[in-house]
Amino acid sequence: MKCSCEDFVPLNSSISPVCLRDLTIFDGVSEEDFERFRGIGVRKNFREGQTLFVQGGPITEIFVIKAGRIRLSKVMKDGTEITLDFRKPGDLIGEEALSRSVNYPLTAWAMEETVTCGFRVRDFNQLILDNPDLGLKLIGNMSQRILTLNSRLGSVTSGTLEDRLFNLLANIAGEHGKKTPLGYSITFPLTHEELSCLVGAHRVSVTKALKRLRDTGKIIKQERRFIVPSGTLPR
Amino acid sequence: MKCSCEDFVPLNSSISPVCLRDLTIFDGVSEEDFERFRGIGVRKNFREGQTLFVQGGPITEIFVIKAGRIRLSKVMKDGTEITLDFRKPGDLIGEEALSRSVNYPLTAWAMEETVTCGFRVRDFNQLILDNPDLGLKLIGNMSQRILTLNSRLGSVTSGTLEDRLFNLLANIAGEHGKKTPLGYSITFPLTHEELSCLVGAHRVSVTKALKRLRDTGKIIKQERRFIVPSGTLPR
DNA sequence: TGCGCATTGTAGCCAGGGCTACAGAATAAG
DNA sequence: CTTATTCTGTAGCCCTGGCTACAATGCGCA
Repeated sequence: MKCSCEDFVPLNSSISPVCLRDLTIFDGVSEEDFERFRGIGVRKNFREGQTLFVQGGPITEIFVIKAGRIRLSKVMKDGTEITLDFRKPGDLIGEEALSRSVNYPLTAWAMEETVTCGFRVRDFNQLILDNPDLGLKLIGNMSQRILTLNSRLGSVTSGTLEDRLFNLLANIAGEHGKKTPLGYSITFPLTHEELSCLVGAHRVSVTKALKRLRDTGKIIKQERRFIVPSGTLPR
Repeated sequence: MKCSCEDFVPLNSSISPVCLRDLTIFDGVSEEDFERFRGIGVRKNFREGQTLFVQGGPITEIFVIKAGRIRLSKVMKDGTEITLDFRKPGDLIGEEALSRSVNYPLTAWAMEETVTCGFRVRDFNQLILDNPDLGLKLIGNMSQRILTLNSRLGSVTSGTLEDRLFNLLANIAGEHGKKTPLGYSITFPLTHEELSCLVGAHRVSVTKALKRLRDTGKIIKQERRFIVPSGTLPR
């Protein structure tokens, strides 16, 4: 059966096309139901730096990422903007649409050329009503995310900055990295500024801790990308 | 229509009985489906200090809290045990059952006499398959929790310990507190030790910060319970 | 009613890391 | 290629909060 991926991602594109069909949340969904799903989804492209939606804006859509990379950020009460998380192909963006919220509580940025499948909230809901096992998949997916968040929450404040930073990078490398001869390489650049948000520390302190990590060989930096050597990965 | 709550919670009990029927996740579920739901749930009582399940144990059940209070804790790699969160009547416990996990990643403690409705994972899944809008409710509920976790994550490390501590207490008071003449009172005792985990700080530092909060009147302590005066609540 | 354990409170030392300031690299823009 | 801007690296000051140690209070239980 032909998939619509070729329509979505131009063949000469540098972004790796991911077929919706291959996303784990669609495992076991019947061909027929999948077709319906595709029918109501609207393909959208975003260039680097564009926003899928902005914090405070009215919630209208929920997205499935097909290709690219998304950064979630939030402006805190004190006015500073912090990076909360990154999302990759196969992840859902804008789940908040499914709770009672009426405004997006954060902003979603395309970090690179990104292709998504957007659904109007009502359509998405209807889809799940018609397709309970899809809902079940989603629930599993979300409880996984809750798990991750919980353990991140547990580790943000324990241990030294150096350790936290290393763990963060190792986690990102695990989720967003690709294997290279040297180790797992994070496919997008991360500024010290961003790392400082994620790890809850000052930018300068991050620079220092990072230097130590590089000196001890636990982290490698090459062409603005971080590499976590397989040997240094915990456990 | 008569509800089974009276059967679950003895009338002379000090714990406030919550009818399953009243839980938000059951809004809009038909009487008939609700009956089926009740049919497959198994009521369980826990005394203070008992565990619903322990970290590392095989996942068998998922719980809906009817009455009481649950503390979630986790043993970190370095061996220290930290408190992650508290749950109240109406919340789900053991959602991890719904992801791919096979072992509970944390331990759930009854902080007081607690009544739950337990479901075997398979039954719960089947229930959702038969009852898509229940699944939708759950998805909403979980995305709400993801939101909360995200914003907690954002604020754990920003601001002074004193601020973080106050915010934490205000949040707990909002979620688990009951209104009193003095303000919102947290219905269960919290040791400085526990607070220190939640806020990511040293026990002694918490004691000091707490003293300052009391001196400035932002927090009141009475009979081992914290009270957040309505006047000092943020926003 | 007295013993023992858990929780809370105080003190003091000192290091991690917050903060400012500036200089050099590296990218982007023109 | 030049200029502007953003990112990275270093230095130094100083304060928050980590850590140890011990005292005081409170609570449960025999």
